[in-house]
Amino acid sequence: MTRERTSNLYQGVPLEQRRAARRAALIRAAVAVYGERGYRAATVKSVCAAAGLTERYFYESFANSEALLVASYEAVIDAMLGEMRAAVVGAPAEARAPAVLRSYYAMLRREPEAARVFLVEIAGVSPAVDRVSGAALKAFGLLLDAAVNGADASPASPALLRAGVTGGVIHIALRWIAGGHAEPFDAVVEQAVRLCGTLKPAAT
Amino acid sequence: MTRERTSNLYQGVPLEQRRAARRAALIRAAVAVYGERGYRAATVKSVCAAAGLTERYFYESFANSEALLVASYEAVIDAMLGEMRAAVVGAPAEARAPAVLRSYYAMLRREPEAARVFLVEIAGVSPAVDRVSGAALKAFGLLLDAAVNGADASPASPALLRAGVTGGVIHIALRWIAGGHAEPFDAVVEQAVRLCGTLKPAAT
DNA sequence: AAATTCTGACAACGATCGTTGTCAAAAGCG
DNA sequence: CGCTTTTGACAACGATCGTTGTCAGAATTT
Repeated sequence: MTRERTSNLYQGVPLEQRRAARRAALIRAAVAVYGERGYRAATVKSVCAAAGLTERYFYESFANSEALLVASYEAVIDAMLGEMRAAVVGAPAEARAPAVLRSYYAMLRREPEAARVFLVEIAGVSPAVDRVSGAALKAFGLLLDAAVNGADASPASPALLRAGVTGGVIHIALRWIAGGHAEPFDAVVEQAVRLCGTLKPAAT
Repeated sequence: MTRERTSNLYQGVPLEQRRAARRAALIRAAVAVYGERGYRAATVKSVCAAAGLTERYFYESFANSEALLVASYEAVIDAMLGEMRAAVVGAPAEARAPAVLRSYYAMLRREPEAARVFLVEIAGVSPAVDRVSGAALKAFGLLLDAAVNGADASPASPALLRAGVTGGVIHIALRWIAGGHAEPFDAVVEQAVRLCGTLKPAAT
């Protein structure tokens, strides 16, 4: 009988927590590296280096390179959707559309590189990523619809139109960013609000 | 003195024409391979094989792999813009927006895989490609504006809004394709027309 | 017919990268 | 203190791919 270890502690921290911390560090590093060098130029080694960890811990938390991309994407999108939902509930009913869009473009302005990566480079990378980003787009569209039409009869607009408006809002952001944020913030929001007006039920 | 060749003919075809034919074959093959396997999975060798040529002729016509992508993209976009412009001039002034959109979605339905590649996978591949696709987006936006507002005072809509509507039209296509063309063609066009209505000058 | 060019198949090089494996030192536990 | 686990640095493997180079045979011209 050799002596067995009974606790998980290392430097006072249990195993599970250490793993979670490393995982979070890798995701944080991935977002940073993707933003700096672009997703395609980001390697597993470079992300590990940026996280101050080694490949060993990469494969402890992620099955492969793609899994990290998906996890990073979900982390970013969840944070963004959360902030936007907060903006919606924090605004009077008649000013909700501008409120969400303000919140959205403010976040993108805050971190333009990360925005570019997760709005553009993500697309078409792999079927798994496409699934996740498709779901995110859908959630974004529903949020916009709710902001414009109220959260009651939730999807008050046809799905295709919602997809169109959502894509439009994103493309406004992309052109804004591509132009180095030349246009004033309020003008960006204004055009996006106009676009989102299409979501109001047609006056048949 | 050794004997020198004075003509360029080979099998009755001059050199320049043979090279152009090979180049065209490579572009045609590239579009097909991109569509089948996706751009990222497409290798130089696979494109050459599909074209019935070898790497030797690849580097005769293109400096590198990226150059082929750009050339293919431009070929596809030029053809699409041409067809759409024809649709515009062939329609009565008040029905021009539906006419362009009809033409656009019809083309995408005709070749869904190629559409996916050049609408999605292209994005963020390289700065050079981004430049080209940015220009194509701009041209598409101007075409839509002209179809809605008439070709007189050309850009009757703000650039950001135009970018948004353009992106929206594309995203409608993407969702339509992702759903396997489930929605009827006319419904797709109808939603896109609604979206494009935003381009009409605001009734201030 | 002889010389030259064109063509196509394919090997080889070099670089990159994801993934796995090794190993020794540090840290914790009894 | 002995023993185990954890950690981190890094080598190595294997696969892929872009790009260049080789070479023999077919086509063409004089």
